[in-house]
Amino acid sequence: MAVKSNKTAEFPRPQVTVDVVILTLREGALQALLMKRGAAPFEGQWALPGGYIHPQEDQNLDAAARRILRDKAGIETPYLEQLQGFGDGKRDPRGWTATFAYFALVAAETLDPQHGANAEAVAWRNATEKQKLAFDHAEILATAVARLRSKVEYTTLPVHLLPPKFTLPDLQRVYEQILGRKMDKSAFRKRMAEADFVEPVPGEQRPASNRPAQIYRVKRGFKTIFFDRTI
Amino acid sequence: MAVKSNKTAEFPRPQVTVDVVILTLREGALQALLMKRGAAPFEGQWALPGGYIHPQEDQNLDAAARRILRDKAGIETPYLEQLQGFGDGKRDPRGWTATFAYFALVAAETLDPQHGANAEAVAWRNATEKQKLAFDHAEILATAVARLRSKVEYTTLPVHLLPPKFTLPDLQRVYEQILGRKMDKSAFRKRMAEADFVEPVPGEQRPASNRPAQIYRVKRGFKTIFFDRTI
DNA sequence: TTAATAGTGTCTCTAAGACACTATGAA
DNA sequence: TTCATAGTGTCTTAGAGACACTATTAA
Repeated sequence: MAVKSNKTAEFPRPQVTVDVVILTLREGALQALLMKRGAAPFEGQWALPGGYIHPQEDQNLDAAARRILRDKAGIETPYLEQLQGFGDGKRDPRGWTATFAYFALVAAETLDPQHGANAEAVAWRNATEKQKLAFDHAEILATAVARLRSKVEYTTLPVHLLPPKFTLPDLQRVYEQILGRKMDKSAFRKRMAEADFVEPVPGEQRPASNRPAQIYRVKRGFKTIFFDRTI
Repeated sequence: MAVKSNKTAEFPRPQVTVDVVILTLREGALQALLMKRGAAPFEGQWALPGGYIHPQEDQNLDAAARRILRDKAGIETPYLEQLQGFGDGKRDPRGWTATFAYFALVAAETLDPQHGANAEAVAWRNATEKQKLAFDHAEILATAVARLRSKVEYTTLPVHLLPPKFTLPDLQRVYEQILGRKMDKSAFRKRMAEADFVEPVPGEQRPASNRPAQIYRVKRGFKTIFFDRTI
């Protein structure tokens, strides 16, 4: 907040938007939901779902992000966290703009991008390989992937990429796919048990042509758990 | 970025600002630089230094934060990182506003708040006790302190609260003051040695009425180091 | 009985914490 | 010589990783 509020009022104020990186695990890869732009600038190019803040409708920034998630992708209650602000004079050819970028995690099984507003212009695209996107959205996407990878190392975030019921081998596979390396089963299960954020669903198992796996769910009141790091 | 760019143009766009939490360690406590507001709203109340983005002057958000740091507090090269965005319809009585909040760490010894623009309206205040500030600045300040505390647990951030030359006992005291607990000297020094981000200044020691301490400085090319945390 | 994956137990090794020890300068 | 703090060495213990083992189902 400026102490003197109108000193610079003669200059155009930057436009500000909210953009959301929606990540999921599909076909064994991390994918992001992108939309094809229908208007200039960057008409026809792929971009992150986003939009302006609606002051009469959005209570706060988080609410604006949730509205965008709902309107553009038909997603109601994903994991959502603020990623980072991006702003400069070059990202939009129309002038200085800024955006509050969010990132959301959803289970591929629980959603259908076709339910969004303009269905044909929505697609899942691989999130980890470099690609050209409108504005600075490639950079925002890369930042989101980096943030996820970093947090996966020491949090329970990956459960949000699974449906409500899952097995421990499922969960381990999610960690392994995001981090791109194998993990020891025994050590993994010890840490999950210690973190104490999932519980077996009594009597439910996943049948298979081998030993069936116990089905788990996230405990009630669960919040993301951070594992120990020491200074 | 909205696909349709002018659909909501009839509604007032939120004003957006950049605010900076400047933290230092003075008198054994974590303190924040605050400014007394000279105009409505919240005239006469204390607030974080901040201001509007100057599109012709600021290359990007970080540059805007650095300009505010320079103009309001006379600080040139502190540690600076983006904290979080805050925005809603209630924080400013004039309507929906949003801010990109930053936090900066500076060594108390290397700066004098009197060098800022309006000196008499600038003061260091304890950052950890609750206080009433203009807008939602108390919440922003609390968020910055929480972020610092959390990062201190597993990074080398605290060096930025010391002058360029310091001793290892100095550094340990910074960690202890922020975290509010004693640390084991031997373990602390082992970790600092392992992180390998400081080096002794050859031949320089801090004289005292006891064994003098070796003086250290941060290594060239140093970037914040994260200690291990495992999933 | 076999194949395949779920799930557990055990051993080793590293690293953190506790704590005792030595080092060094001023008074 | 004493005091105070700097700086190092050693022991114990907890936890991570490696890896071998057992369990359970369908075919």
